[in-house]
Amino acid sequence: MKSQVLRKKRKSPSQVTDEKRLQEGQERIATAALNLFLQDGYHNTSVREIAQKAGLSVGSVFNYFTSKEEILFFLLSSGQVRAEAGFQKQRAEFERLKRDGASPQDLFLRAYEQYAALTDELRRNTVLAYQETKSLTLTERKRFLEGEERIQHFFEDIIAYGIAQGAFPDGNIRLKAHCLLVLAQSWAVRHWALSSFTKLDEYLEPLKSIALGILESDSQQTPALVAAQDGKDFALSRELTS
Amino acid sequence: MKSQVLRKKRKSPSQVTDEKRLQEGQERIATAALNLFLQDGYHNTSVREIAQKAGLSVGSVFNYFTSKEEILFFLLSSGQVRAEAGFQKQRAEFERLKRDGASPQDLFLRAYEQYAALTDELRRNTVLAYQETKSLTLTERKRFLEGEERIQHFFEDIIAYGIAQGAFPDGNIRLKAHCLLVLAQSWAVRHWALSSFTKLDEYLEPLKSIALGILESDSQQTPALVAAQDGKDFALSRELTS
DNA sequence: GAGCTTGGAATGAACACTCACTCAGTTTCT
DNA sequence: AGAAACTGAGTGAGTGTTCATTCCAAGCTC
Repeated sequence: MKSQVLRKKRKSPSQVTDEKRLQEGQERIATAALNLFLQDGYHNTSVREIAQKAGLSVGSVFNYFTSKEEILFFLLSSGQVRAEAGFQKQRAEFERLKRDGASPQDLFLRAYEQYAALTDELRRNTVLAYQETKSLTLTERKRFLEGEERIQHFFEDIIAYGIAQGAFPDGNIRLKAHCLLVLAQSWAVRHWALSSFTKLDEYLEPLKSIALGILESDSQQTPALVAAQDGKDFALSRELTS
Repeated sequence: MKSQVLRKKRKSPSQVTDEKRLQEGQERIATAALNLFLQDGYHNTSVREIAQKAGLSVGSVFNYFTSKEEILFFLLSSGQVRAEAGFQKQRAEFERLKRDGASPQDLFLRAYEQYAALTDELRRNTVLAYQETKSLTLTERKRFLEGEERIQHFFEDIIAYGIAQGAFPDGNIRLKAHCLLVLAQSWAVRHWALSSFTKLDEYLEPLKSIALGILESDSQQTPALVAAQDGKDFALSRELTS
């Protein structure tokens, strides 16, 4: 097991100081790394390759990032940063819409579409996140998952509001938010299975009604509603839940 | 990039010959490796650790596998073999149930529960597959995805049957099957977000009604069903779908 | 403008280390 | 005894990271 060294505090031997240049360089290195990480995986990609692809020398890479791992974290969290920024903007907007009496469904759809669009735009980052989260150190992984949790919380709040307004049945807020997130992210993660949908909208349009169906589904009612036409089926149902 | 050495043809310097002993040894090493791979990741796990955990020396490991990568193959493919087998069994069973007039909902729930149970049982393999597919060769990766496609087809057939029976509205078969699979797999893949559900049943029970809701959702009807109490909301809805 | 100074940025050889894999020798089994 | 199986120090390729050195453009003096 690799010893979990505590990260050095950016000794800065020759760190890039110009903020604009730093950001541009990080972006350039990160996009080069994203391609390679997706192609060969994080561990099979060397810093030398990243440097070459970005048109830099090995040493320069470490003027922009303190470690290879920081590049990965940069890629993973950049999606979250974008998402949270968008949510923050929406949050203020929602207060206004609520006062104007917008329906919870509309509120949700607005948020969901925005999130889906973001997932589409950062599709590659999302895939990378699913694959390489464990390549992060414990603390960084924790930080990343906390970001995911915050995003989920955003949707939980919307659901809770809808319940309070009587638009959705009560219960299972956490589960429903989870399902909604997973279905949105699956556009990126399981994109190979959705080849028949060439554009996000084709996927999103029917997904929206499915999503609303999830929000309006009442899982309090027993799922045994389904069956039992005769003894055979009933036996089957019992077998199912054993 | 690590040089893609062409694999040596099992030089067999001291290979284990006894078939039974070989299989047992492989099983023992593989399970030890699975634990470590999931805990620390494939690349952060050394063969030394695997050997130690399996109660062998480093050299002995290479009497049972020709390479570390072969251990990974072994783990991923064994999961698929299990899945495919359980699957085949269900297919035959369904023909019988259809003849006995079981409701499409019951058919689906039966398949879904079994699939969820399998996902739960092979959770560790599934997660490993999601994470380490990149460490496989192209052909093996392809084979894995083909297996996934076959599973999705299985559910598409069930949905089509339900539609034919008039139990579900027509349309979006592929999308719905995709959603159902994703939600089931998320139990394994996004398990960290479901910590409040300690056991599969707690997750599966409410999920079943959600799943039925998906099957019965009709996405042909415009998602504008939602809103429009007044002009303001209508404007919002239009903005949403633009 | 020519020459000099300055310091941020780029460089890549060198370092310290890890790892998968080998093989000559030892132990265990029959 | 002889085959089968196990052993673990050794090997060499490959790694992330460092840092003494080089580069270069802008600023300064004359």
